[in-house]
Amino acid sequence: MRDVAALAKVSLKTVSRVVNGEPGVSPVLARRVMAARDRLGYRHDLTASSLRRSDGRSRTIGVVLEDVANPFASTLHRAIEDVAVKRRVLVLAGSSDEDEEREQQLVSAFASRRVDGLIIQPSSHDHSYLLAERNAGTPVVFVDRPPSFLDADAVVTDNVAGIRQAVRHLLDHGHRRIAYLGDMHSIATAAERHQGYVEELAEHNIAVDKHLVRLDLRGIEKAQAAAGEILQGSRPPTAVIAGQNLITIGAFRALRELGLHKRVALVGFDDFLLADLLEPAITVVAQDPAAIGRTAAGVLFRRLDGDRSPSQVHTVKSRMIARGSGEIPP
Amino acid sequence: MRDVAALAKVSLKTVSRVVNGEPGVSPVLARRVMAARDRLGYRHDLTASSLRRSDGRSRTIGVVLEDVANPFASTLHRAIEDVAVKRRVLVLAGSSDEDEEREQQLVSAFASRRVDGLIIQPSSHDHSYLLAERNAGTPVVFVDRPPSFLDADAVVTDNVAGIRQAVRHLLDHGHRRIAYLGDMHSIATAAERHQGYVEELAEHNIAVDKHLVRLDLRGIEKAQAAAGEILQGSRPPTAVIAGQNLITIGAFRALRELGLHKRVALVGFDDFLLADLLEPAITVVAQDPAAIGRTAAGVLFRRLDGDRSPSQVHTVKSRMIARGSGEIPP
DNA sequence: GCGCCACTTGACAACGTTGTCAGAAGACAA
DNA sequence: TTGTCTTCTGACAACGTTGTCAAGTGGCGC
Repeated sequence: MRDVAALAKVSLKTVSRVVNGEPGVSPVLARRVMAARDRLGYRHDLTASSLRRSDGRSRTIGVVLEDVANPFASTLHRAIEDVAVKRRVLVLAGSSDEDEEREQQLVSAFASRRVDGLIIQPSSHDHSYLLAERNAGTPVVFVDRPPSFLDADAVVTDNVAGIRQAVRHLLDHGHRRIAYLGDMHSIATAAERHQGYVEELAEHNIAVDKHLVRLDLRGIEKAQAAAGEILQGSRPPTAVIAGQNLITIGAFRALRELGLHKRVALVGFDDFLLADLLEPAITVVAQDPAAIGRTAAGVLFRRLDGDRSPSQVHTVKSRMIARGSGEIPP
Repeated sequence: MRDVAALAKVSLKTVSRVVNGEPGVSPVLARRVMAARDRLGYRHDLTASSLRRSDGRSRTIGVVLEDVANPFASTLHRAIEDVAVKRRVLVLAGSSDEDEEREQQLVSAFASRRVDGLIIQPSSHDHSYLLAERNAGTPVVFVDRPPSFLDADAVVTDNVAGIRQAVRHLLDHGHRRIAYLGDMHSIATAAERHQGYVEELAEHNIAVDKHLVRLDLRGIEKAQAAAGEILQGSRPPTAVIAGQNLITIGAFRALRELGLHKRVALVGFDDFLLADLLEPAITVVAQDPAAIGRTAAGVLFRRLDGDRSPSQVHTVKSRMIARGSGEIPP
């Protein structure tokens, strides 16, 4: 910047004004500055700028995801990015791998870089460690799962309603023995989904058969094994509900393995690529990660614009997509 | 920091020393400083630090991907992140959407934030605009596709060898009429893959039948339409090679639609989730995006560590995975 | 000629940090 | 005692910017 000023024979401040497009610079000088800038290949330093500026904004937000390579998370990421670019804000992303410590390390690394805001798909169960950020004026928005021990905005799927819809769908098709395969019960969303299953059955006066419920399944293999056991049990189900993406795939694998994929109904929670190309195509309750991401980013930027209203949990609707596997009769 | 210094009754510099774990601070003062830091909730400002530090490192790298939500790109992203976290470096990621202008804007936004290095999955055809960054000492590594008009490191899949392997596989199974569906020919990798097809056929003295080749296909629908036309042509192929992910899915959809999925062989380039669950399971030439990302990040950090050796193109091997669709006889 | 105003321009300090260097304090040997 | 050496500590300037404010210039009306 000094060099540009020297070459254009103006003061530093004038270069600053031109670079920032501030008014009140005569066209002659502005042109001289721009020529000098181009000749020297000068690049404005946003970090120094934000250090000095009164608002202190870094034009960067931090996003903590379970895994940036996971389809749900990366769709979230993309939706957030799309909202951010419009405001010339960049996204720092990191993967927590469902690990509390890693989540905190990421938040801390983001905070050191003075991000303007945080969007977190939480893994931990106590978010009070974020109080420091909130007190420092950094808005925090939770996605996919709500915060605990912290008052903050959140954007989540209507898990209970989604699963209840799936249960009702199967009941409507005549099923009474409906199995449920769920993710780690320690994850809030997984617990909610399981609750939806219990609630809807209760409403129809159907007792939950313990042998048809398996929780704490992590990953395709475990789900496949659990589904296999249930299907080969003494009183097997006529339909299966899978509480998560990978569990659906595991359940489908088990059904295929036993040659039951065209005789036992399957409804999965959370859509996945190619679900429509399997045989039968898989009926799912689809979440809308793009909408979640968009909403979360919207909330975050509204907070950055000064919105001080009480924090709120925004719910994004899930949608049932009937493709075949869920319409198999008992 | 001033407040911490005041509370601990030491100078700013001593706080700095403690915060950075520098030696030469008496245990008594160090403890006082740490207590004051914790009491005041002080957070070190890495941006101010890197502004002042002699190396000027921001401990942040920029990654330009085609789309952070695309499975290939997000796997790259994750692999890069895994290498970066070990060095306490964060990743700024952005999506170019295969748009040259967007790519340049992202690079410019990264440069303004003074990233230490760049990893780019390029869309543009002239990377000379990156000369400024390179001259500023910012290392640049290209992934998936090599740079043009710029001397820089690159990490790519062995596209030609991969497709040749696929062609040979089909020839070995007795096919002679092999169709080829390719992506935008303007993309360097797509051109290479097509070249592999032509080369391998030539080596076996088989003339390329123009009617069996379709290029410039973008997305599932276009591929599906093109595959449909070829399969319904007067002299249809007995096997199809798809030069990319979505094209494979499109081709599979067309085969299914025409009831040919168990009679016409299909080999795709680039693996995808659930390819093994389709009927028939899809034979693919799998790329290794995680290896590409790891390698690229490795090269970048070596450059940051001072490696001044001539830039190099690193090739990551692709691997054929026979699953059924590619082993259908003519 | 004078006063007033609008418009440009630049000097200076400051943002939060660290590199440099010099000074203070204590240990030890002669 | 003195000198020398080591260890610890802090004053100060600087990193690349921008907010504040004062000063310079020229136009206009009286």
